[in-house]
Amino acid sequence: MATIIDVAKLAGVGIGSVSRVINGKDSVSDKTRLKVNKAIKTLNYKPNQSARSLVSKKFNTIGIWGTELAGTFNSQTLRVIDHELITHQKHCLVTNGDISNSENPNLAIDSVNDLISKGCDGIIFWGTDVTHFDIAYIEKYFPNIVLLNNRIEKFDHKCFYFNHYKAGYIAGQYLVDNGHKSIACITGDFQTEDGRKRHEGFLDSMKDNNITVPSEFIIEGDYSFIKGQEGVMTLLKRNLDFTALFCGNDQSAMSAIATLTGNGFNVPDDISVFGYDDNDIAPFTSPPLSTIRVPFDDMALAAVKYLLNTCYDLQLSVEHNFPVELIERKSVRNLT
Amino acid sequence: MATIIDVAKLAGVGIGSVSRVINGKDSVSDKTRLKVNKAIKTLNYKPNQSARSLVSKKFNTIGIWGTELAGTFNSQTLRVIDHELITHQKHCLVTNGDISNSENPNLAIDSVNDLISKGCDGIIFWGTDVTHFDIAYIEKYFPNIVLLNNRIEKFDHKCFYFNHYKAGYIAGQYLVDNGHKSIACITGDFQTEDGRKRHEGFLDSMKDNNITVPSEFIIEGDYSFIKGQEGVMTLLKRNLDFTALFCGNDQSAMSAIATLTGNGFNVPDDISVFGYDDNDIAPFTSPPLSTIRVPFDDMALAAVKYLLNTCYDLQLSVEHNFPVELIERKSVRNLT
DNA sequence: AAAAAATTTGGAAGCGTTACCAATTATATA
DNA sequence: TATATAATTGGTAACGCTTCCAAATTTTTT
Repeated sequence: MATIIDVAKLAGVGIGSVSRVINGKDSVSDKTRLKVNKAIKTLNYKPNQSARSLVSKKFNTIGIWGTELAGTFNSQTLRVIDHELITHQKHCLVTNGDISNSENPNLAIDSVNDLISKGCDGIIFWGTDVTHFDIAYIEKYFPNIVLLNNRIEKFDHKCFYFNHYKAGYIAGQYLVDNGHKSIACITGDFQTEDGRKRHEGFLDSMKDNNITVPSEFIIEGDYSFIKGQEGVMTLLKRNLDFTALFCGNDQSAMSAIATLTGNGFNVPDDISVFGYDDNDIAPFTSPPLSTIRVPFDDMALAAVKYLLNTCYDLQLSVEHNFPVELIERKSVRNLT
Repeated sequence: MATIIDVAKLAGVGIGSVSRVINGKDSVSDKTRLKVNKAIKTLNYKPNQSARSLVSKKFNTIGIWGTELAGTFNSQTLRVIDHELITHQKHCLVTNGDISNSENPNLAIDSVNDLISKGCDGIIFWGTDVTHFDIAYIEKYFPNIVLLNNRIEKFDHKCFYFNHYKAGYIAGQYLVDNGHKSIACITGDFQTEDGRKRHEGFLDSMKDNNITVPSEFIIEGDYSFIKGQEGVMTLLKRNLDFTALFCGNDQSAMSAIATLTGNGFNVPDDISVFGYDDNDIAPFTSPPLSTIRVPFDDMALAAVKYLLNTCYDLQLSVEHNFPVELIERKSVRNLT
């Protein structure tokens, strides 16, 4: 690999001039610039980023930490993030931060430290797998962080999240408005905060409408296809009388619909189904799924932009408000 | 940030000793190791990776280049890759290599060069968005590459791909074996090589069974949900008489099933549907989808391992053979 | 044409690490 | 105990770059 010295020699100039041409901020005469650029091309010279980072203390890289990479949206979201980074000539270092497969309680922090020392100017913490405690600890020595789909009061301005409570409430209210009084749930994952929040919101909407939801109507899910299927089978076996089913996400809603249909129930005539997320898949279930739109991409974009601003002194405009939107399709029957 | 010098001072040893402790390969006395480790902890010292890379010329990072990040499997596959990398203390630098949004014909190569100069020891090229020509060009000066789900004869050993032709053939033969003679298609994306290959294989199986597939039975798709829906609507409007539908992937199969069902057709009693990929979603369509399993994860794992071996002189065992497997569920009716 | 000011230039210092070598210390052998 | 051998140690050079400063060159002003 050619170095800056090779370029300088070939161009017949000093290394300072080459550096100036590369970085294009100090003044260089046209004559020199031409010579240098020619030499760069001839040698196929690429500046060594390690050397650059060593002296500039900038890595031009943003780390993404999150165990949620396995979800459905996430590759799309990752694409959004990467695209924004590329636009600003930055890179994207990814890690799942496997916090699961070990008894080491510091694994989360360790893997973050790993990411930092590998060379990130900032980190996006994606999802709620990292504890508030850990974040507070990390933030002290590495403040360039942003939380995506997670909320920690203390760092509210660094958090880009969706009001899952409100969304859950709106979903419940919508079902009630359509005349449903007996509603079952296959919830999201209660291990995750947003899973709990949307369920809380839903329950509060029921309460405010004087509807009680017996505990046997509630199946704790985990956002998977399989739980949608299993959940429906369990509900069916319990022989309960419900007219609507609220699912913790669109995937479980999709398999719930398929399972209901497969068991002779018509959706929405016999049972209405309501989803959550507004996945790719939502318009293509049969019937098309009514759901809550969660603007993951918008949130991700805002999070990256915020981080770019803080890491590289940019002035990108950053959205901080992500409204709840209900998408009405055909999976909920109006009983009134 | 503390440096190795700070650690050496605090521990009262030379920087050489600190380096030896960190890297743990040369011999250090227990006494020294203890002192150094204590100092490291006290100062919360993390070795600067840029400095390390600068001298060692290793980055401990593998780049992933591919515009396929938006697909369905891909986040799961990415997770597999990342997990294997973490196991070997390596990192994962991702880029979509946005080759689309510009008139610059060298954008692909540019973005790869970017990845290289940012500091990758090797690169995984994911998908077929990069041309054979570009690969040959890149391989010359950066040989540590691997192709995932792509095949270039010249670099066959560096390619980890699936026999889509054979899989397409087997799918077609399976439908014929079940008594189907009139088969429609919503193909994969003909822009992608694997999309073309699986269709070729399918057509050849028809030919070998003396079945002709009229061109109006074939809808060119693009792996999307929407094309599954649109494709079925088009076929229905054409009023064709087909007993089975072969879809280019499970997503389009899923929405095809939903659309057929929504239009009063029973799957598989009226029309059988066969998918491709064996997605998460496949077992949860209604009826569960019969399909071809594409072992993306196995392929990805093998590709990473191969790259780890070449980049870091490891001896991981690498699979190179990925058999075609037909997954029989309930979406194909036996007409015989 | 000379002096002053502005522009451009070359190259040394320093970033934090590893690799190496010579020097020191500890251990084994005679 | 003296010597040979092995283990451990400290510190310098080198990695390739940017930043800086003083020197050289060009341009402007007088």
